Amino acid sequence: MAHLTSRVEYGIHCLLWLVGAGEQQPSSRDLAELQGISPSFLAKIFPRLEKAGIVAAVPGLRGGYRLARPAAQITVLDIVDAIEGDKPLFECQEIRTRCALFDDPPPRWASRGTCAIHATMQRAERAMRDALAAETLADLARALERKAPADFGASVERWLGERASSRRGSAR
Amino acid sequence: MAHLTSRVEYGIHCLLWLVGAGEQQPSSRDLAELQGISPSFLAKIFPRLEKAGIVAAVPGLRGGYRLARPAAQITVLDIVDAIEGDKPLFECQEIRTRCALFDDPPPRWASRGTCAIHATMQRAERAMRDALAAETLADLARALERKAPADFGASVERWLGERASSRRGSAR
DNA sequence: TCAAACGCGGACTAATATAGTCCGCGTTAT
DNA sequence: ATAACGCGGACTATATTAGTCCGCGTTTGA
Ligand code: FES
Ligand code: FES
Repeated sequence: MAHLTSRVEYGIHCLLWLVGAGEQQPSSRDLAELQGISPSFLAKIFPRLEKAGIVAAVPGLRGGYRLARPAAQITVLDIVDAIEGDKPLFECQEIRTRCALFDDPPPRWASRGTCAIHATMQRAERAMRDALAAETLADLARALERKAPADFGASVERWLGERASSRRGSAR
Repeated sequence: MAHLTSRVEYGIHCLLWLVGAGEQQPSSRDLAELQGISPSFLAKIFPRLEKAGIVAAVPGLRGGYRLARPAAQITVLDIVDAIEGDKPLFECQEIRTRCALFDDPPPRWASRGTCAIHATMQRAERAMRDALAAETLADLARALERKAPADFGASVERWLGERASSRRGSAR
């Protein structure tokens, strides 16, 4: 299990479909079936994106999700934080205070400030977060669009549209 | 549970004691009791550092560990990789190939190269690793030494020396 | 010579996190 | 009224982490 979990992969891929979805507001089930992933699992990811203000939810029949702001104003870090919460790269156990030579309580100098090791880990985490903050959803969408055939985006939009109208139809 | 686990914290703190241990070669049990952590657990960490060529092991009674090369030539990244193995920050599930619009097998363009999302995560991981590689054990040792009282290093060395000689004594 | 302490490795356990399912609630369009 | 929607909580299975325990072969001081 990695630090950036599959929830993040699912979440970002979904958001990329929303970038190209035009005026539609696909449901989380639509997005799950479009990508062949578990609808129930995806349904646990989207409320987090909504609470973080990345997507806006439309309740009720014909409801779904749309981006809450332009893709160029959503960084990858925003998404990761929304989905993963504030999960540190390293959790210091403060073992520096447990030296056998210390009395109880340990001397003040032993726990003053941040441990040098901990500080190094925090710098590494910051470097990682900076790299994630440097890229936006719009950047990713451009990169993916360059790869797909010219008519692919339109095909997906059509597929989503058909699903949206079939909601009424299947209700007979 | 964080990506950089407590094994790393234990390992690096131990190595820092080795930097200041002079000519001694403390055992993993010595180092565990010096820091109030589990001897059995620490005994599972050191073989990894040894196989990575960071420490050298001396077997037999009176055996123990010493640094295999100067502290200035051991980066924090070396230690993390030795202890954690090659654990990626992000594991791509290749969901891009599972689009419902694809036939089976999916078109070649869908899986060509690295997914843009995956590439972003790899850049973030690289930034993290670069930050860890920028700091050596010697840097950390200097930072810690500045904090402790002037005679603390000598006290620890004495404590380790007493333990080393009591090994024979306790055998009666 | 022989026991004690060492490093090493494997089997084991407990607690936690991830991935995923299932169900019920209130809302909304047909 | 009903069916699909978002939301939330309870639940399960599996993997990882943290930690224990035991046995093997080596070294060395009594
Ligand atoms: S005490 Fe936690 S990293 Fe040093
Ligand atoms: S397919 Fe794995 S990140 Fe895009």
